Parts: sequence; structure tokens; C-alpha cells
Amino acid sequence: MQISSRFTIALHIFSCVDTFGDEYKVTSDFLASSINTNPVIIRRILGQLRKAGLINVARGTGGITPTRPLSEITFYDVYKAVDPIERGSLFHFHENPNPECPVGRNIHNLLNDKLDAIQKAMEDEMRKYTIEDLHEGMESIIAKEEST
Amino acid sequence: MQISSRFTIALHIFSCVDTFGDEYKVTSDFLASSINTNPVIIRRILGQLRKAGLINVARGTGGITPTRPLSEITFYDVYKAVDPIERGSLFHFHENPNPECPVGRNIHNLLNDKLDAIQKAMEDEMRKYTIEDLHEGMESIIAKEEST
DNA sequence: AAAGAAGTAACTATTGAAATTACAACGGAT
DNA sequence: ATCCGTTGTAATTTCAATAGTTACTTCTTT
Repeated sequence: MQISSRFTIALHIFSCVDTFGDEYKVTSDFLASSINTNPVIIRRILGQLRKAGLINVARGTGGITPTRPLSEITFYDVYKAVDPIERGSLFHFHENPNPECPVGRNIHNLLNDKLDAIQKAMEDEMRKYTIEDLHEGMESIIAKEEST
Repeated sequence: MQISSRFTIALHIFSCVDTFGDEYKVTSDFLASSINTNPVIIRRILGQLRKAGLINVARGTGGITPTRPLSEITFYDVYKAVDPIERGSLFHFHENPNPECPVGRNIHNLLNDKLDAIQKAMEDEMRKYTIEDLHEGMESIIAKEEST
């Protein structure tokens, strides 16, 4: 099991917007070319980011603008926007354990706390990284590239 | 995206073995009934746990025995055994970003550290919980049930 | 009104999970 | 040595999600 590439694509999108947004018009065609995929894939992800309130997308003219400071958009926000999971749980319980078995009727309750803690550990780490960090990191890499 | 139910099923299996192993012969049929699935599903998961060196499975007679003390089998061991992920990464990068785009050719390097840290946070939390914890928790729940 | 771009429906291909049937391989009990 | 219960595993089916593509509609600026 792997987390969908929508997550890394969304981060790639933000990085392009941050880096090129002032200079070029960043359209779904432009992004599709940088990411090497189909423009419709990009538009669908843009739609998810828009519905989550992270960006505005201009129709007609094109162009993407974050709705709040980059330091206030975390990797967790992006993850939640593009990878909604069923009933909010990262883990998948087998549906109907046997209620006549002592283990079967109690395993769910027993595991819940622990699985929640594991999921929370991942999500908390995701909250540590922001689009601002991403932007700075990319600027620094590109500056180094240009100096060689 | 959700982590496969094989993980929670494997934990359920361990819990049954710990709870009933001395009393009954815990077969794939027995487990399938407690978990409410097909015996072949169970056997495939047993095969993964066996290949990972966590249990021995007796053919012919049936019966499952952990290969080491329950306190030395963590949730992480179980997770790795039943949910092998491609190239070890929880995250899925889009394959071929455009090398002519400054963002495209650098995004992978920029994200790697951060994604690794997120994955590690999850795995480290998984390492905190052992099959021994699971066993004790289940004993305690069943004892409470019996006292009412 | 025209042009450019996003939004979106419809379809296909591919993959993985889960379930099921069938049978071969094994091992203890008689 | 054979029988029987059990595991190991291959083959098949169903279902859902991802990813990609085409085609068309909707919107906005010029």
C-alpha cells in the first residue's frame, strides 16, 4: 500500500506556483508538462485543493493563488485535501468479526487507541512541514544551480 | 488510501493464538470463523508471517507458535510482514518529472527527507506496541467480561 | 463574439484487495 | 503404510481505486 501520487503531485504544484507564479501564468498545461502527466489529472487535483480552501483557481484567464500565507499551509492540509480516507482512519478493520468469539468481539476496541496513536504520529509529523518550507528549499536549490 | 486489512487481521490472529493457543488447536478454519473471512485469506497471511520469521506453522496437525517472546514482536514487525511496500517508501512519487523544469528536476530530492521523516514517525510509533501488550489488553478485557 | 483555460463527464487500462474453489503436500494417529 | 485433517498454493472472479485520455461545457478576459 502506498499513499497516492496525488499527494506528491499536489506538493509539486505548489512548488511550481511559488516558483513561477509571478513570472508565468501557471496553467494546468504548464503543470502537466513539469510533472509529466495529463492536464486533466492536474485539474482534478486543483479541484480538490480548491474544495479544501487552500487555493483559488481563475477560470478563463488561468492562474492559481493560495488563499493564505504559505507558512500556514502544512503538508497535512495538502494530504487531507487530496487523499480523503474512509471514516478518517488510516487503518482498515475487517468488517464483521465473530461476536461469539471473545477475541472477535473485543479486538476492535482493543486496537483502536493504538492505531489512532500511530495515525496521529504520522499526521503530527506532516503538520511540521509547510509550503513555505518547500518554497524556501526550492529557492535555495535553484540558487545553487545557477551559481555553478 | 487505507492500509490493508491484512494488518489488523494479523493482529487478530496473534490475539487468538495467545488467548486460545493452550486450550484449542488454532487452525485457519478456527481463525477464519473468529475473523469472519475465508480460511485461505488466513493461510496467506500466516505464510507472510512465517516468511518474516515471526511464527512457525505446523502442517498436518495444525497449530501456530510465535518464534520469539511476545514482547519482542512489535506492531511494526507485523506491518512489515503483511504490507510490503514498493521500494520501501510509503509515498508514491510521480515517475518522470520534466528534467528541463527547475522544479521538476529537483522536487524529488527536496521532498525525500521530509517524506522519510513522516514515514519514520509512523513506524517508530508502531514499534512502541508489542504482541505482549495486545495479549495483556485482551486478557484484561476478557477478565472484566467474565466478572459481570 | 472569439479565444484561452478550467470544470467535468465518460470511458479505458492497470493494479491490488478480497473472496472462493480446487487440489497437492505434509504429518500425526491408527 | 494408510488415512485424515490441515496447510500451501494456483487459478479464477469480483470489486474498487488509480491513472490516463478524449471530448465537451462553462467561464472570463479581450
